[in-house]
Amino acid sequence: MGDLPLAIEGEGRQRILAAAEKLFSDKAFDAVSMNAIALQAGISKANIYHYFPNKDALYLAVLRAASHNLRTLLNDVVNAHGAVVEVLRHFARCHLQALLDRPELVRLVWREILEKGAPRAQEFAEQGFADVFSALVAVLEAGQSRGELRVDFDPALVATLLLGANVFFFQSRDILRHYPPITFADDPAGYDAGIVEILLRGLIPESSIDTAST
Amino acid sequence: MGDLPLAIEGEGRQRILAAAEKLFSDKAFDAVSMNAIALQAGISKANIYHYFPNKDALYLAVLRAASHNLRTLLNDVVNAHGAVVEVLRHFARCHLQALLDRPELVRLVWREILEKGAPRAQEFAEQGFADVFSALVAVLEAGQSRGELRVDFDPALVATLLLGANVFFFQSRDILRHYPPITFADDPAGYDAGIVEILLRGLIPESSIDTAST
DNA sequence: TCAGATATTGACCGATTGGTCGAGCGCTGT
DNA sequence: ACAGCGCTCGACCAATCGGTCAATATCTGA
Repeated sequence: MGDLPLAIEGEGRQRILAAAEKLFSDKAFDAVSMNAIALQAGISKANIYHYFPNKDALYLAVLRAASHNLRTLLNDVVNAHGAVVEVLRHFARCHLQALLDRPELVRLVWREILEKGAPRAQEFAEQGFADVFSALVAVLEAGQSRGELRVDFDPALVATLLLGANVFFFQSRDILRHYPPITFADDPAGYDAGIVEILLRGLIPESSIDTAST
Repeated sequence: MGDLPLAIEGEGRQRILAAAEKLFSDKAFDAVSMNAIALQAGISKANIYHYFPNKDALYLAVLRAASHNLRTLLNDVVNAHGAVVEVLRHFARCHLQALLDRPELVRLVWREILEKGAPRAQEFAEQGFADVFSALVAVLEAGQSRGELRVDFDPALVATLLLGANVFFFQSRDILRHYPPITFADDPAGYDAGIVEILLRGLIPESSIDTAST
């Protein structure tokens, strides 16, 4: 058995995974045939079954790898320090940039989440979500305890709002580009800058107004 | 030819469309077989081809109907008057409620938007988006010109933020429910109330602070 | 050099796919 | 009663699906 040939042995696997990832990110599970994957990978269909027992296992492996990559990719975003306000700005910008840098991974994982009929690995696909979410909540809570942010709002709600804004931007970018009044479709940094600015004006304690609540 | 049998004539069509809508909203295009649609509709597969020339045409018809229904459903939301702040609150709440009331339609249209590989009717699916978006932008602009809202923000950006928050909530509701810190997963009204509140505190001109910008 | 894994392949399998066809069904006007 | 017509169906088609298998090519260690 090889001690380090693992790196070379995995070359065939990796090629298949890459091809499958590309195809699965564009089209749904049933819309991607094993033949198409083999063709994309430049190998024979039967060869795929040497590395993976069946289509589901291959899809799961692709999803696992994508989720892992996306997870580490997003985890790097969280590493920031300084004033909470600056951390938020950095977080929003890097998070959206991470999504835009690896659109295949995001689409892959997100499609799995949206699929209601066949929950192949939903709880698995949710992992990447959990990390970045809890990290963002932690940042907000730290800001609250430090007095840099108001305390009368739900951190989880704001985290959802910010993450949702980025995910929504990522998803509907092509649509947004068609609308005349939208100028930020191709300026993700500007988009996030504007969004964070709007959020902060409502989150910073100095702005103590007494608007009627619900 | 029938003069009013049109209502009865469409019964077969309608049954097929309903069955197809249900299945297409849960699973992707290729994951839904004509046989399954026929089974769901309680008719024979061959009968479908009496009403629709092929699967694509049926899918297109389903998408057309869904988009139309969703469009009118969302258009009712816009009809509000009074202070811009109140209109926004009402808009957010009703918009999210509309999404949650007809999850099949939303999932159907949104899946078509996300599909990159086979743009069957993307520009068609975008229609429902255009209306509600421009309506929301109009509301915000009106608020700006009336002096009820700040003028130093992009209405289109805020509209994207608000719509994105609702769509994101709709999409990832099941995920959000799994996280302990989240208490609003089953309280869409509370969610929107909180979000609008956060947004308003930053949009209302009275809160004129001078935070350093980008 | 040669045995034994490991990779890789084309040919093949049963099942299912989207789609067709012709024969009946039931209704309506005459 | 009968002709016509919209409607419905089972049977069938070629193509493709996921998956198997035996044969071969390639590589490795001794």
